[in-house]
Amino acid sequence: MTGDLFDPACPTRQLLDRIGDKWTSMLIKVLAEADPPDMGFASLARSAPGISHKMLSQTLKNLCRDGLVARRVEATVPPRVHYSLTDLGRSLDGPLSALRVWAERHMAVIDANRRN
Amino acid sequence: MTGDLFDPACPTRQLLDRIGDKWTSMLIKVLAEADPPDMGFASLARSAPGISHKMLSQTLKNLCRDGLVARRVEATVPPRVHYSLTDLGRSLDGPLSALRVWAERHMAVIDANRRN
DNA sequence: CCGTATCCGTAGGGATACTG
DNA sequence: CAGTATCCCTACGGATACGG
Repeated sequence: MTGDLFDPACPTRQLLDRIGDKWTSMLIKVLAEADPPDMGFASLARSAPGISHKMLSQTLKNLCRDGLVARRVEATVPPRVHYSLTDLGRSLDGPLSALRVWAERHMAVIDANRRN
Repeated sequence: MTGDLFDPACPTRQLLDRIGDKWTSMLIKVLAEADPPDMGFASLARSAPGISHKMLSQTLKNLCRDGLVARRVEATVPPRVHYSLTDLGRSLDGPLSALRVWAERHMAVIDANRRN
């Protein structure tokens, strides 16, 4: 019992590994603020300027697999696909917002520090 | 005025770019929970199992540059160096804690989803 | 004891082009 | 419109070895 405090399975690290990539948090934010709460693929692409087709697809796939986003296909021609946050996804937006507030308040200082 | 909502300079994205790497959030947590609030290099290394010498040094350097961590050198032989969170760094631990709580509560579900 | 430099593998992510 | 496959390039990060 050496008390090896740091689980390799630290949940926080796992979470940041999951949402810390280039686009995930951005898409969660977009979806959290979407009204109506459903968004199509193209619509998401427009809301996340700079994202590539590939990364949008890949990021959404991961979010769906993790249960943070729900996917609903409308069987029309051409097909429309709707993405929306699940309850789990919405619950994550809370803590993320806290981080956003912090970021909006302090990132300027950090950037200034960094540039010196 | 097309209303291009998504700043390429979205603060949240910048923040996650900064703390979303492999070790930063872990070190912030370690330092936030340190008592006394100063930790030496070796002590930090022990608290973050698996971290390489190089990454510890690099991550600390970035944290110092960003103004989240303060570095104090004790001019002894051999020299001891103390790292501690600045006020800014401590203020970040709040929002990070919120994320930690969420992670501890929900990561298991996400992992289960993911493995299906 | 503290930190940095080098070397190198791997994975994240962009451009592009192609299918249903 | 929605999504996938390929190619390629860079940056993150580990091992190791060396300097204050």
